[in-house]
Amino acid sequence: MSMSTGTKTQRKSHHGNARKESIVHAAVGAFSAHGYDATSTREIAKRAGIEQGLLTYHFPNKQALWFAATDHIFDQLNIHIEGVLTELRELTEKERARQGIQEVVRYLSTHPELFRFLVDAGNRSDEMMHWLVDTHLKPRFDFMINEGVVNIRGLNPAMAGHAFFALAGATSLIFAVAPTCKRLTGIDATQQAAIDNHAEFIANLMVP
Amino acid sequence: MSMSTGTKTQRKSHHGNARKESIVHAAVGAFSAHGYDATSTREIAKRAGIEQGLLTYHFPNKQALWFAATDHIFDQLNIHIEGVLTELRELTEKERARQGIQEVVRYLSTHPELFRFLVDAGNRSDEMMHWLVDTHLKPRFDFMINEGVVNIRGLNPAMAGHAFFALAGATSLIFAVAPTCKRLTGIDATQQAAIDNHAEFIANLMVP
DNA sequence: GTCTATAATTAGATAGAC
DNA sequence: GTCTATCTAATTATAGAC
Repeated sequence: MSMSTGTKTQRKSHHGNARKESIVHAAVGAFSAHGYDATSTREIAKRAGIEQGLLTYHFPNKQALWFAATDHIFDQLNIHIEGVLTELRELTEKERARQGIQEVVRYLSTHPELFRFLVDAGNRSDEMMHWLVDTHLKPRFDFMINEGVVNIRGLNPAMAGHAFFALAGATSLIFAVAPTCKRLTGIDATQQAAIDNHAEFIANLMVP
Repeated sequence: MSMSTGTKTQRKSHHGNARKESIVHAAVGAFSAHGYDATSTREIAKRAGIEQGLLTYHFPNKQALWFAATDHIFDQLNIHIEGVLTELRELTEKERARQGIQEVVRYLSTHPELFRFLVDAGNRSDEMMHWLVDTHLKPRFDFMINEGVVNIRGLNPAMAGHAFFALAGATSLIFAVAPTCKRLTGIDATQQAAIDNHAEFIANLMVP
């Protein structure tokens, strides 16, 4: 069954707006690297190869840039997950959980911005955090409860929230602080071998 | 056996310097809430109840404030862990690992700044990240390899780095984004019941 | 030791030329 | 659409009175 999430939250346009898309891409990179407050609109403009004054033609203000960037990264995630679910449809429940988790680990390894946006906005108590939860996290969380890891481990449903954040943190931290991981352990978390090792480790942890 | 880490990295002074300590405390709170780049020295001064100009009398610049804040939170962690190890000395290896993990989860639940400092500095590639790894993370990581979870699960030593970041992420994320967790799941990660649930969940995950 | 004042830089947003 | 120029406010660091 398809998820209740989809690409319908997408604000960005259909076709022909390459400039706007390049700005969103630049905003994702900058917000991911420095967080919302520490990112300047001038850096976003520089990454997009334009002047700062042009940003306000395409987006009314800095916060609108963040909403568009967040929409984009979660829309891409949802598209990926729907594809994975289709591929794994024929497997047993346990194998689907194991391979689904490994596939998500691999995706998050190349998209550390998802974790960084979550941590950056997750401790705020303002409109940005509320919107992030209601629009993007809630559908993902509800989906995990209905089809995900909880069934497999025979988990008490009251513990689903603990499983969600444990899985998200266990999966993503190593990729979000890859330079630190390299210096601390010698593991280069950007290399495919390390990614596969982490995917297998997390799958063994969650679905033994 | 005691760890190789201790309180010897402590830069802050011995006695009678209450003002300096209150500034460090304020810096921990501010850097934890907003990250290094997005924290203003004026906010730190305000939290400490002093004027901004006074900061440079006690610390030469903003970065020195961050080093002092980081020293402080890791020194406190190390003190706590040494105490826990002493308490658990008589237990079997497996029980010591289980209860040690639960005790660290409880500590991190009330000290989310450790995770936030790690994520905030962890993706930099500058002096701050290098110093954080060499001074504070490396001793903790080496200790975990020698006495920690790796032995218990019969883990391939090459996977120790994966276990370290998986454990750190699984443990800390829920507390670092507590407002998001509350809105998403209804779980108030600041309440003792939720903290104990998470501690037990993580212990079951890592030492089944 | 603590404060006030300020210098030099950078921030987000806006106005207007083309 | 895109750029240049600028406004107001906030930033870190410093100088100097007390």
